[in-house]
Amino acid sequence: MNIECSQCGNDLCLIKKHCQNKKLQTFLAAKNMFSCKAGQQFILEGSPVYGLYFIYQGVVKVHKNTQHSSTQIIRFSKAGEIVGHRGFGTSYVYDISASAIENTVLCNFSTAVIIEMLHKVPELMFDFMLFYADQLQKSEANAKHFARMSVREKVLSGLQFIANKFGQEQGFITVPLSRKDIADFAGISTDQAIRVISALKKEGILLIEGKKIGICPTNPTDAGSEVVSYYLEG
DNA sequence: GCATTAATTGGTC
DNA sequence: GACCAATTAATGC
Repeated sequence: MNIECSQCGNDLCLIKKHCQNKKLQTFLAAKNMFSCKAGQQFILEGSPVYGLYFIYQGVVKVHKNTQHSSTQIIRFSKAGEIVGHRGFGTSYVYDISASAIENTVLCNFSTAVIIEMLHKVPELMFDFMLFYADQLQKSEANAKHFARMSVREKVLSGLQFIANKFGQEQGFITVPLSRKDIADFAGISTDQAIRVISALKKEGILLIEGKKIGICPTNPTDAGSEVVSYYLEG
């Protein structure tokens, strides 16, 4: 499978944004595309860096293994976004892992190709710089706000963030997240996440149908809205 | 339909 | 709030 960047519909993608640039043409041919089934891991923490990944289609989670066999989900990424950028440039190994949540198609460029691209195309370099600055700010905001929250607030704000990023259809979040994913994202145990979620369901704040979770729009809550608005305003 | 995995609940520290 | 065990639901083959 190989799709031309000019045919790609992801306007968020930085490569796509500049794909008409003549100086970029030769590099676009060096793109590797591959698909990844749901649950499959494509970046392993500690493995050698092999460039950057751009999500063509699907949803991905970026996570890090902590000491006691538990996992912390750093962030979720969707089509058009970049994965693996923290291993780019200075380090030889990735300090994070990444797995597909649903069936995903990825575009990969090797580190060498990306570096040459950035040197030859200053416009692309500038957009990359903005991207990195933005990521840094978000991760700082995240750490600062999440640390002081109660478990209940972590779950709610986490779900609100996810719902805001991926959207809801028929009242349910469009990404097939497991309870464990939610727990790992909120930084709490799976047990806790399940208890809080079922409590919120009884209160009518959440909609639950099997594994699907939705935030009930008729019951807006201000818990966690601070973080969500922080993300929104960027 | 069976086997494996995830979700849930209750109990203990 | 963390950890463990037991039951039940969901999912893949």
